[in-house]
Amino acid sequence: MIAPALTKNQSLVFDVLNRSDAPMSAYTILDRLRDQGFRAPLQVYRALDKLLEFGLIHRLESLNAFVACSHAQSDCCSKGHGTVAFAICESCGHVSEFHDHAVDHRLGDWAKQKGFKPAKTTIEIRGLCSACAA
Amino acid sequence: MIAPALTKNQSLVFDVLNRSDAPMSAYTILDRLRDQGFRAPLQVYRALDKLLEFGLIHRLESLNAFVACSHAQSDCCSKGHGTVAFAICESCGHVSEFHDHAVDHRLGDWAKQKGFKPAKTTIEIRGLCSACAA
DNA sequence: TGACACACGTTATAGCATAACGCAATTGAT
DNA sequence: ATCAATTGCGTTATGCTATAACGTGTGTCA
Repeated sequence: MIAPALTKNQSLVFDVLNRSDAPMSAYTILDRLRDQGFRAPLQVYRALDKLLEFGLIHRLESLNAFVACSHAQSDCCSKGHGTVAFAICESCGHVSEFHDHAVDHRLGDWAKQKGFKPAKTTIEIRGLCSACAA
Repeated sequence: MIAPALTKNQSLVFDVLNRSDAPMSAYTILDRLRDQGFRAPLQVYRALDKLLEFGLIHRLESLNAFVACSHAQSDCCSKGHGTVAFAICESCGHVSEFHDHAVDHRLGDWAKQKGFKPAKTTIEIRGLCSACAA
């Protein structure tokens, strides 16, 4: 998925996520953008849908929240590698995004063996980051 | 987590999930139990919380829905093994629950290396099951 | 220029989850 | 025995998450 130039709303939403060091819910984003003229959830959700499509952000299923993709453009969004995993600190909210070929491959093998056709894979580890666990 | 005898509400909710061949949302469960006297979402959510605690059911984060644990009691609920993964068919709704030590181990290694203390890990593959992909 | 695609704005509604109150039953220590 | 603590239950109200359905404007391009 090649990302065309972002529209105004898409840019605003992306910037808010990019500046945040923790995941944000759609409604939190909405509140953050009231001053720029946002009034309704759909304005946020529509932008989020596109940003997800472009691979610029991720949705964290276990939080119903969104984060900017932490990979450099060259790594992630133009090349589009496999499944990404997230480690989510339940204390400070920090999210680490990483990719593990072995895990990816292993899950792919399972799917192949079962005849299952994967469309999207979610891997989220919730716990305490090193700083918070100390 | 040793499961004590289930209360009436817990049994009702568990039975509904057990008989279903697809995940169910809390509100769907509620509707299914109106005839048995259920009136409010909390009655369902409280039962679900306990069943999750006992390891008798799982929550599918990407669906906001619940399924009965498909492992035999002796496998899953009394011994309490590691992380479970789910393959969710987006066509028929069927869910396959499986465990993969290699994946588990690999994610554990990542965590250890990063000093991250995992509490709960979610792995969900959405796609098409063999029957629906054919 | 007219059909199409797409972004946008608005209102309303649907779907998921919990807070806060009070009551009843159980347990267990004193 | 009895009091305190715990647990489950029922109810009302509320909050958070997400989408349906409608209409508008704008740009593309055959």
